[in-house]
Amino acid sequence: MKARLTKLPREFYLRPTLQVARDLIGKILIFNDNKKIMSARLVEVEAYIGRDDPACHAFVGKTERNEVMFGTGGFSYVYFIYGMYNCLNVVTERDGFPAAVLIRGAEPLGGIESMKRNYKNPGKNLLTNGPGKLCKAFGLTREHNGLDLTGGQLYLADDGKRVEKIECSVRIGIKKGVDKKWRFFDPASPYISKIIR
DNA sequence: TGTTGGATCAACT
DNA sequence: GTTGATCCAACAC
Repeated sequence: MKARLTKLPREFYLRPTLQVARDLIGKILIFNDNKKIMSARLVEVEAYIGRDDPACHAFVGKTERNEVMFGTGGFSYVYFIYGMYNCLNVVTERDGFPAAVLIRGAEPLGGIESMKRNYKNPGKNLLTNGPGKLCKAFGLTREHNGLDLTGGQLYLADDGKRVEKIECSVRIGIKKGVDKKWRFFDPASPYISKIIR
Protein backbone atom coordinates (compact mmCIF):
# COMPACT_ATOMS: atom_id res chain seq x y z
CA MET A 1 0.00 0.00 0.00
CA LYS A 2 3.02 2.23 0.40
CA ALA A 3 4.03 1.67 -3.18
CA ARG A 4 4.74 4.84 -5.06
CA LEU A 5 2.11 5.99 -7.48
CA THR A 6 3.16 7.08 -10.90
CA LYS A 7 0.67 9.09 -12.86
CA LEU A 8 0.29 7.67 -16.35
CA PRO A 9 1.78 10.06 -18.93
CA ARG A 10 0.11 11.24 -22.09
CA GLU A 11 2.13 8.77 -24.15
CA PHE A 12 0.46 5.87 -22.37
CA TYR A 13 -2.85 6.77 -23.99
CA LEU A 14 -1.49 7.43 -27.44
CA ARG A 15 -0.67 3.78 -28.11
CA PRO A 16 -2.99 1.31 -29.87
CA THR A 17 -6.28 1.09 -28.00
CA LEU A 18 -6.23 -2.65 -27.38
CA GLN A 19 -2.80 -2.35 -25.83
CA VAL A 20 -3.88 0.54 -23.64
CA ALA A 21 -6.99 -1.36 -22.55
CA ARG A 22 -4.95 -4.39 -21.56
CA ASP A 23 -2.42 -2.29 -19.70
CA LEU A 24 -5.12 -0.45 -17.78
CA ILE A 25 -6.02 -3.59 -15.86
CA GLY A 26 -4.49 -3.28 -12.41
CA LYS A 27 -3.94 0.47 -12.68
CA ILE A 28 -5.41 2.91 -10.17
CA LEU A 29 -8.19 5.35 -10.97
CA ILE A 30 -8.02 8.45 -8.81
CA PHE A 31 -10.65 11.15 -8.52
CA ASN A 32 -10.35 14.31 -6.46
CA ASP A 33 -13.71 15.98 -6.06
CA ASN A 34 -12.47 18.95 -4.01
CA LYS A 35 -13.38 17.30 -0.73
CA LYS A 36 -12.22 13.74 -0.74
CA ILE A 37 -9.91 11.67 -2.85
CA MET A 38 -11.31 8.39 -4.06
CA SER A 39 -9.33 5.66 -5.70
CA ALA A 40 -9.94 2.22 -7.14
CA ARG A 41 -7.97 -0.45 -8.95
CA LEU A 42 -9.26 -1.25 -12.42
CA VAL A 43 -10.20 -4.86 -13.00
CA GLU A 44 -12.41 -4.69 -16.06
CA VAL A 45 -12.36 -2.56 -19.23
CA GLU A 46 -13.60 -2.69 -22.80
CA ALA A 47 -12.10 -1.20 -25.94
CA TYR A 48 -14.19 0.80 -28.39
CA ILE A 49 -12.46 1.65 -31.62
CA GLY A 50 -14.39 3.83 -34.01
CA ARG A 51 -13.09 2.76 -37.34
CA ASP A 52 -14.32 -0.79 -37.60
CA ASP A 53 -16.43 -1.12 -34.51
CA PRO A 54 -20.18 -0.67 -35.05
CA ALA A 55 -20.74 -0.66 -31.29
CA CYS A 56 -18.63 2.42 -30.85
CA HIS A 57 -20.40 5.76 -30.53
CA ALA A 58 -17.93 7.24 -33.00
CA PHE A 59 -18.69 4.70 -35.72
CA VAL A 60 -21.37 6.87 -37.29
CA GLY A 61 -19.14 9.91 -37.34
CA LYS A 62 -18.28 12.86 -35.21
CA THR A 63 -21.07 14.40 -33.17
CA GLU A 64 -21.35 16.87 -30.37
CA ARG A 65 -21.64 14.06 -27.88
CA ASN A 66 -18.66 11.96 -28.88
CA GLU A 67 -16.42 14.83 -29.84
CA VAL A 68 -13.81 14.04 -27.19
CA MET A 69 -13.21 10.59 -28.62
CA PHE A 70 -11.91 12.19 -31.78
CA GLY A 71 -9.41 14.25 -29.85
CA THR A 72 -6.04 13.33 -28.41
CA GLY A 73 -5.77 10.41 -25.98
CA GLY A 74 -5.60 10.98 -22.25
CA PHE A 75 -8.95 12.69 -21.80
CA SER A 76 -12.12 11.46 -20.13
CA TYR A 77 -15.28 10.73 -22.07
CA VAL A 78 -18.33 10.48 -19.82
CA TYR A 79 -21.70 9.87 -21.37
CA PHE A 80 -25.17 9.38 -20.02
CA ILE A 81 -27.14 6.25 -20.90
CA TYR A 82 -30.52 4.69 -20.19
CA GLY A 83 -31.69 7.85 -18.54
CA MET A 84 -30.00 6.97 -15.27
CA TYR A 85 -26.42 6.00 -15.64
CA ASN A 86 -23.12 7.53 -16.61
CA CYS A 87 -20.23 5.60 -18.05
CA LEU A 88 -16.60 6.58 -17.87
CA ASN A 89 -14.32 6.14 -20.86
CA VAL A 90 -10.68 6.93 -21.37
CA VAL A 91 -9.89 8.40 -24.77
CA THR A 92 -6.97 6.79 -26.57
CA GLU A 93 -4.79 7.26 -29.64
CA ARG A 94 -3.90 10.36 -31.54
CA ASP A 95 -5.95 13.40 -32.45
CA GLY A 96 -8.44 12.56 -35.19
CA PHE A 97 -8.59 8.82 -34.44
CA PRO A 98 -11.79 8.02 -32.51
CA ALA A 99 -11.20 5.38 -29.87
CA ALA A 100 -11.74 4.91 -26.16
CA VAL A 101 -11.63 2.41 -23.34
CA LEU A 102 -14.74 1.95 -21.22
CA ILE A 103 -14.08 1.45 -17.52
CA ARG A 104 -16.44 -1.31 -16.41
CA GLY A 105 -15.25 -2.44 -13.02
CA ALA A 106 -12.83 -1.58 -10.23
CA GLU A 107 -11.92 -2.46 -6.66
CA PRO A 108 -12.35 0.46 -4.24
CA LEU A 109 -9.12 1.38 -2.48
CA GLY A 110 -9.59 4.76 -0.82
CA GLY A 111 -12.43 7.15 -0.07
CA ILE A 112 -14.89 4.30 0.24
CA GLU A 113 -17.02 6.26 2.69
CA SER A 114 -17.42 9.00 0.07
CA MET A 115 -18.45 6.41 -2.46
CA LYS A 116 -21.11 5.04 -0.18
CA ARG A 117 -22.39 8.54 0.42
CA ASN A 118 -22.58 9.17 -3.30
CA TYR A 119 -24.30 5.91 -3.89
CA LYS A 120 -26.80 6.32 -1.05
CA ASN A 121 -28.05 2.77 -1.33
CA PRO A 122 -25.28 0.77 0.35
CA GLY A 123 -26.95 -2.62 0.60
CA LYS A 124 -24.94 -5.75 0.14
CA ASN A 125 -24.09 -4.98 -3.46
CA LEU A 126 -20.62 -4.11 -4.56
CA LEU A 127 -20.09 -0.44 -5.26
CA THR A 128 -18.08 -0.57 -8.42
CA ASN A 129 -18.69 -3.79 -10.34
CA GLY A 130 -20.35 -2.13 -13.32
CA PRO A 131 -19.84 1.04 -15.34
CA GLY A 132 -23.00 2.79 -14.16
CA LYS A 133 -22.40 1.93 -10.52
CA LEU A 134 -18.77 2.94 -10.68
CA CYS A 135 -19.65 6.41 -11.92
CA LYS A 136 -22.35 6.80 -9.33
CA ALA A 137 -19.95 5.80 -6.56
CA PHE A 138 -17.32 8.24 -7.81
CA GLY A 139 -19.90 10.93 -8.43
CA LEU A 140 -18.97 11.24 -12.09
CA THR A 141 -21.42 12.91 -14.46
CA ARG A 142 -21.34 14.53 -17.87
CA GLU A 143 -19.79 17.54 -16.17
CA HIS A 144 -16.63 15.48 -16.01
CA ASN A 145 -16.60 14.89 -19.74
CA GLY A 146 -13.41 15.99 -21.47
CA LEU A 147 -11.18 16.27 -18.41
CA ASP A 148 -7.45 16.02 -18.99
CA LEU A 149 -6.27 12.78 -17.38
CA THR A 150 -2.79 14.16 -16.93
CA GLY A 151 -4.25 16.89 -14.72
CA GLY A 152 -4.89 16.72 -11.00
CA GLN A 153 -8.62 16.10 -10.69
CA LEU A 154 -9.13 12.82 -12.43
CA TYR A 155 -6.28 10.59 -13.47
CA LEU A 156 -4.87 7.09 -13.63
CA ALA A 157 -1.75 5.85 -11.95
CA ASP A 158 0.50 2.83 -11.71
CA ASP A 159 1.43 1.52 -8.28
CA GLY A 160 3.82 -1.03 -9.66
CA LYS A 161 1.55 -3.95 -8.97
CA ARG A 162 1.30 -6.50 -11.71
CA VAL A 163 -1.83 -8.48 -12.40
CA GLU A 164 -1.01 -12.17 -12.65
CA LYS A 165 -3.41 -13.00 -15.36
CA ILE A 166 -5.52 -10.96 -17.72
CA GLU A 167 -8.27 -12.62 -19.68
CA CYS A 168 -10.26 -11.34 -22.60
CA SER A 169 -13.77 -12.01 -23.85
CA VAL A 170 -16.54 -10.54 -25.92
CA ARG A 171 -18.00 -7.27 -24.72
CA ILE A 172 -21.14 -6.92 -22.67
CA GLY A 173 -24.42 -5.10 -23.09
CA ILE A 174 -24.13 -4.18 -26.75
CA LYS A 175 -25.97 -5.40 -29.80
CA LYS A 176 -23.52 -4.73 -32.57
CA GLY A 177 -19.95 -5.80 -33.01
CA VAL A 178 -20.42 -8.56 -30.44
CA ASP A 179 -17.89 -10.77 -32.18
CA LYS A 180 -14.94 -8.70 -31.11
CA LYS A 181 -13.11 -9.88 -28.01
CA TRP A 182 -12.16 -6.48 -26.75
CA ARG A 183 -13.05 -6.85 -23.10
CA PHE A 184 -10.15 -7.31 -20.71
CA PHE A 185 -10.43 -8.28 -17.07
CA ASP A 186 -8.67 -9.74 -14.06
CA PRO A 187 -10.34 -13.12 -13.49
CA ALA A 188 -9.14 -13.19 -9.88
CA SER A 189 -11.18 -10.15 -8.85
CA PRO A 190 -14.67 -10.30 -7.34
CA TYR A 191 -15.36 -6.88 -8.86
CA ILE A 192 -15.76 -7.95 -12.45
CA SER A 193 -19.34 -7.54 -13.58
CA LYS A 194 -19.83 -10.87 -15.25
CA ILE A 195 -17.94 -13.95 -16.22
CA ILE A 196 -18.01 -14.74 -19.90
CA ARG A 197 -15.47 -16.33 -22.13
C1' DT B 1 -40.61 19.12 -33.98
C1' DG B 2 -41.30 14.32 -32.73
C1' DT B 3 -39.83 9.60 -32.15
C1' DT B 4 -36.93 6.00 -30.74
C1' DG B 5 -33.54 3.27 -28.70
C1' DG B 6 -29.27 2.70 -25.90
C1' DA B 7 -21.84 0.59 -23.88
C1' DT B 8 -27.33 -0.29 -17.25
C1' DC B 9 -28.97 -1.63 -12.72
C1' DA B 10 -32.05 -3.46 -9.38
C1' DA B 11 -36.22 -5.43 -8.20
C1' DC B 12 -39.29 -8.49 -9.32
C1' DT B 13 -41.28 -13.68 -10.50
C1' DG C 1 -35.14 -14.93 -16.42
C1' DT C 2 -37.68 -10.85 -17.19
C1' DT C 3 -38.93 -6.05 -16.85
C1' DG C 4 -39.33 -1.18 -15.33
C1' DA C 5 -37.07 3.13 -14.45
C1' DT C 6 -36.04 7.28 -17.11
C1' DC C 7 -32.67 11.07 -20.09
C1' DC C 8 -30.32 12.39 -23.95
C1' DA C 9 -28.78 12.27 -28.66
C1' DA C 10 -29.44 10.76 -33.31
C1' DC C 11 -32.33 10.51 -37.04
C1' DA C 12 -36.52 11.08 -39.77
C1' DC C 13 -39.88 14.24 -41.24
